[in-house]
Amino acid sequence: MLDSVTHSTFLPNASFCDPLMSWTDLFSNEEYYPVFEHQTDADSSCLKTGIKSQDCHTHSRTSLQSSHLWEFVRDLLLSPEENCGILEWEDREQGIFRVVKSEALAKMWGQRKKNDRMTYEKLSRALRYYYKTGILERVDRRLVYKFGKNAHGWQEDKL
DNA sequence: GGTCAATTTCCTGTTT
DNA sequence: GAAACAGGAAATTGAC
Repeated sequence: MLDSVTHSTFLPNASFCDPLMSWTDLFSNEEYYPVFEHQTDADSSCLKTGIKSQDCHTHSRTSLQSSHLWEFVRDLLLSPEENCGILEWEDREQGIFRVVKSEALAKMWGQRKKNDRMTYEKLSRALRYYYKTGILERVDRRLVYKFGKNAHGWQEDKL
């Protein structure tokens, strides 16, 4: 079932969605971050993903390696090529997004944290804690979340 | 070693 | 009935 995480059904982009490479491998593999090693390359990478260089640098080598869950989610949303359809914007301007593949997201986060016992239930509990801190806001729809006033770096015009 | 923040884990109950 | 949500409580983990 969770094969979808590592197999081609939702991994259309071969470069980031290699079915033979786990997400842990992917995230720890230097070859997948060469563009972040140098500023110019970082800039060109950021242009490709619509991320301005300054913010991109704050995310240098943190794209999908962010220490915090909400940053991980944000970076996933900002990187369609790594996203593989797990998350999608519902309303980009308002920061509303939807979890399309909850199990895949949990698996991805679990591999990121080297925790193969991660589930969407646990991940969503962590997301709910963000309501208290204003990083996320409640949306009364299933699998839909919204970035709050204390979340940063997700807005297109403020990147 | 202590403290703290950020989860993680487990749980019960509710809603869709 | 399954999946997801809500939130309390305690445990764990990593950074400082």
